[in-house]
Amino acid sequence: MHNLDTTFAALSDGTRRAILAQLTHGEARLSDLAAPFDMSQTAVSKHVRVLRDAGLLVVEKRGRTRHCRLNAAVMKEASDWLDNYQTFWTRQFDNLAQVLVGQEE
Amino acid sequence: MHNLDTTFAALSDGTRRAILAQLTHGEARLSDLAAPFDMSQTAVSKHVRVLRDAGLLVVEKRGRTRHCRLNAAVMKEASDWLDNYQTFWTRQFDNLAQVLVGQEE
DNA sequence: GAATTACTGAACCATCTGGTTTACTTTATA
DNA sequence: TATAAAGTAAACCAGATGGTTCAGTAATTC
Repeated sequence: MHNLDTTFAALSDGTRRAILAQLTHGEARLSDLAAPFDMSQTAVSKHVRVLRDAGLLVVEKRGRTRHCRLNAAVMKEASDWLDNYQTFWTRQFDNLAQVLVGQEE
Repeated sequence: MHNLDTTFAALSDGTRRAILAQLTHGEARLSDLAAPFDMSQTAVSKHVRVLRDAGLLVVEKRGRTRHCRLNAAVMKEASDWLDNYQTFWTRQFDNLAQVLVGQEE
């Protein structure tokens, strides 16, 4: 799966976003990724699987450890989708500004 | 709720993204929003509620109809979060380019 | 070769999700 | 005033999600 559904769903969990944030500092073993969280390593392993299925990270087996690294390319599709709405949220700020000006009169 | 969890979760459904896309053409009644979909109006109503709870649209009661309009401002937070990774997906393309160049030699 | 480490798989559980149908409220129209 | 239209609420269902524990596998170290 590599569609927007799975990308956004994968990003909708704070633990998973924290994992991705951690990976911006470089690749990490699964046990390293699990350390900061107050949950079992199995749970983190499942989160990593969700991220991997979404294509957001890549897992490489190396000896008995699994090394994860970020694959941010998939995020671009999500970002591109959101970009279509950029004019709308900036326009909304414009409207807000007009409302605020109107209140001053 | 107005956090990234709920924003991304709301965006992780194709029906809901289609509803938001429809609203870029202007406000719409709930029955108009429901028309294109092969599901009950109740189901669409629930989707609209999810989007409203996420702050992605605003519902205004007007007579016996509900008029929905886009509130794209919430998307900006999601977009900002993704922007933090922009360097990583562009860098990844750079790496890919290097790999491709390497293969040519 | 035995013990330890790093992880996965399987079973289980509670809760959430996305859909349904039926019943209801509210507003507009004939 | 009766009827139709627009929408929500409630109950229900199947399947997904996010967590657990326990057992197993594979690689490393003692």
